[in-house]
Amino acid sequence: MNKALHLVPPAEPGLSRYASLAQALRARVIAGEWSPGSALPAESQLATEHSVALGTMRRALELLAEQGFIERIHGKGTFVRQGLSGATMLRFFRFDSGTGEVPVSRILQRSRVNAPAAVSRVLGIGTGEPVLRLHRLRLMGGQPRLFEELWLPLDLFEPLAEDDLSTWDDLLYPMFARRVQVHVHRALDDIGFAQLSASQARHLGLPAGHPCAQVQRSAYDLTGRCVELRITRGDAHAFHYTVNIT
Amino acid sequence: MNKALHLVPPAEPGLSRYASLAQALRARVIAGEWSPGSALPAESQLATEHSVALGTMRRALELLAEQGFIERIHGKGTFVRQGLSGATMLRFFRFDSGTGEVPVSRILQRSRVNAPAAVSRVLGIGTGEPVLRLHRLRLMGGQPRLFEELWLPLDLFEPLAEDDLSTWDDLLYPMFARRVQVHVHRALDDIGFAQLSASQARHLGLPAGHPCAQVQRSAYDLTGRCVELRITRGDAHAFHYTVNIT
DNA sequence: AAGTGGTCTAGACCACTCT
DNA sequence: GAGTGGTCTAGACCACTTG
Repeated sequence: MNKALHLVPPAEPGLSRYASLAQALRARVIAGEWSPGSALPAESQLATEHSVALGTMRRALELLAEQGFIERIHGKGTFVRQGLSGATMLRFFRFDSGTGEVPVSRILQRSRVNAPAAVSRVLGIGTGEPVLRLHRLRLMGGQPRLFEELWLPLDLFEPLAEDDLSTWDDLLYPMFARRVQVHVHRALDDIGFAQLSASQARHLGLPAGHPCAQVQRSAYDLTGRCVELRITRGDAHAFHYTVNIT
Repeated sequence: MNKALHLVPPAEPGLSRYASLAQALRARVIAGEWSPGSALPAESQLATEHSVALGTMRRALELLAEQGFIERIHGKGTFVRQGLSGATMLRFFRFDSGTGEVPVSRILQRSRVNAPAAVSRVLGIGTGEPVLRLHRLRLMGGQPRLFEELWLPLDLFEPLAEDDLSTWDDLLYPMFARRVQVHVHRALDDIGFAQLSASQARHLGLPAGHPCAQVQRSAYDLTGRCVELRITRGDAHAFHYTVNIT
């Protein structure tokens, strides 16, 4: 690849040099020039490639690191960030059963459906486009605790539509990365309050109409595409969350 | 004041020079050498005072800015941060009535009491120490929406214990800063769901036992002292909050 | 020992704010 | 125009990781 391609950074008007450098590098990452988990060239090499001072390239890389695109490890290198790790729904709930324990997952239902309007709007696909719909129960200490509905755009998740469910992992995101190369990079969790429908309540062993906390998550990959819509419900009395205000 | 006092930064073992500089500056801020809202010396002056390169001092100041201790304004200077601005409880609730509107406040009760154990533990004072307890109703569009209980350590808030309540502002934090020089710098909001007691429900015009969202806030000043404990309750169905996960 | 990112320096120049 | 923080450079040296 021609190293002289990336020159004279301030292409963008009104942007500092390091900011447009960061933008250029982000584009190279999104284009897949380096895949998640792999290393970028050393900062010194990137600096000469883009013919800027080392310090300027460092600022650009620091910016990308702040934004969660890359990860810098002293002595090892600079890496394209892997998918989210700490995205567990347990951040929102506190159950008596053992702490830190990963909830066991049981897929109750898997089907191809045409996306309802609300779902397709969030996923950014056409109404009626095919999606994979999952119903999933999560148990801790043998007790059913969370009930989840997921919608996944079928064009990305086709290989997971028909395979053996017993091979599925309790944690979905690492499996998504391994099986269909979908890396969840960012997520928005919308928290609200509702009451359990009869069928939801049955799965959780609670009475219908029981108060529940409801988390609607939309998850995005590196390119900003929405790759998952998930609604998680659990007993409202087990909900807790701490917000740090500064 | 002797400018030669602040020398040879790496006092702390295992800390980088800019990190210990930041620590030293933080100490000077907490000690009240510069009060909230006022300007620090120019970075060039601070650099020579502490006999480090300009770039090193900049890193230290950037660190303090990230942590919310100071605020840097291009062309104007570096300032000790004023109290929190966007700490409104409305971030947690969505009512039909006008958006952006500041809720009207009505103090229902004000009394000096001896802190119960749970309160004194959060406030970091001795059990039974005197505190100011407030009950406060917040209305939007004429409708009562939020019911709050507050506990304030009396040693800081004495002037607010007996004055004319009609002079109170709808927003407490700016008033705290103006009247008793208490600047809220940081807060922790603990969110949960519960049910309204009979008296809480009466104030909100809801039936007893109605589900409510409950926010327990502990607020801290620059020195890290807890200066307020507040519990806010509102209709659970009006609760919503969005968490960004990266 | 070689290669990586992290710290620190010294100095030039730019962009913004106020008077 | 004077004073502030923001950008950029060029180069030395340090600290961590791996073979």
